[in-house]
Amino acid sequence: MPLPQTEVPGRLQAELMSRGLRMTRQRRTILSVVETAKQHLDASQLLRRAQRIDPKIDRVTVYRTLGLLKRHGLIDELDLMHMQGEKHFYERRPQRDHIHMACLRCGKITEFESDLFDRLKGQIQRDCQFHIVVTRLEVGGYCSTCRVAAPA
Amino acid sequence: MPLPQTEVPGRLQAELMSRGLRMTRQRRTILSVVETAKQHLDASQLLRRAQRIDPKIDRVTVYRTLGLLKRHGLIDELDLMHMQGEKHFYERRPQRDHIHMACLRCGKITEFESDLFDRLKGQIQRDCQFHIVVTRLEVGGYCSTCRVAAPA
DNA sequence: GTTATAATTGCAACAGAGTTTCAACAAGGA
DNA sequence: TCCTTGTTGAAACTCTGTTGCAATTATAAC
Repeated sequence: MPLPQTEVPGRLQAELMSRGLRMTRQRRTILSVVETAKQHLDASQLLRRAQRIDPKIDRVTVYRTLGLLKRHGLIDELDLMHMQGEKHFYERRPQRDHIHMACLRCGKITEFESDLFDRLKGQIQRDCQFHIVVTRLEVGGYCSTCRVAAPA
Repeated sequence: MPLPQTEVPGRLQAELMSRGLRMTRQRRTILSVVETAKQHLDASQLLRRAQRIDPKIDRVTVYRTLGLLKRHGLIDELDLMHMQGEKHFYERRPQRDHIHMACLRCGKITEFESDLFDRLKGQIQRDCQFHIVVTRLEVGGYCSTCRVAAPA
């Protein structure tokens, strides 16, 4: 086992265990990859990184673990405006929801928190009598760097 | 030709023609399906409806035409929280952006316009110096009907 | 520690959305 | 009407994600 993952369980692992779920070697590996990721990763990137730790991990296990984390609301699934095929990207669910902005030219993803967004969600719950479980606000356009250099 | 589509060109068709694009029989058919749709349709539903008018239309042409409409900003692509597989749904781009709420229980899609949403977009453009081309705000949760009958 | 059992894994095969290639075709202008 | 160039259809392909099932293993009970 290249990395001693039993030392620091990590929040995701602790969350799953507190929910009475079995903690397998494969899950620990995948959770650690998700937790230490510094960018949004898709399933195949996640698989590759997990396989660096445990080469025998299968794609299916990655998909199943991602499904588990999604169902438990511990990660969010992003489309990032489908700029690179139909991949889905994943990130740990943050305390406060944020907006993802995707630059259609350079591909950079920027995150943005906003009171207005929080208020908008409140309005939706009130005015539509809709109980919000998950939100996804994605914006495509041109970032400050790319908008100067003629976009289209 | 079951439907005389040359009579009322329709806004999408007029838009594409004004941009100097070739108007083929197939495109006219697909555009008419998109324009007359009363709900969000995915590519295969779109294909089926187009084939009712012109049985020889191919999937590939549907995908290519949707791509064309997307690139020209005439339709929006929705994920509707991926509740039914990985399909994408399409709708004519409206004057004013709206939010899509998807009930995780009954699957109903509700649309909602909001000043707060418009203001939020303004804030993003200003504070992030980001030139918005397209936005997608999707919300998953429980609609007023389903939230009474215990959700999870 | 050993055992029982129920969940999880890996593999293979599958399913579905969307893309590519290329020869045949047709829209729209001269 | 002809010509050019963009568009179409068909087949094969890619990629993401899923399913069925036998082998494995985490956990709890002993």
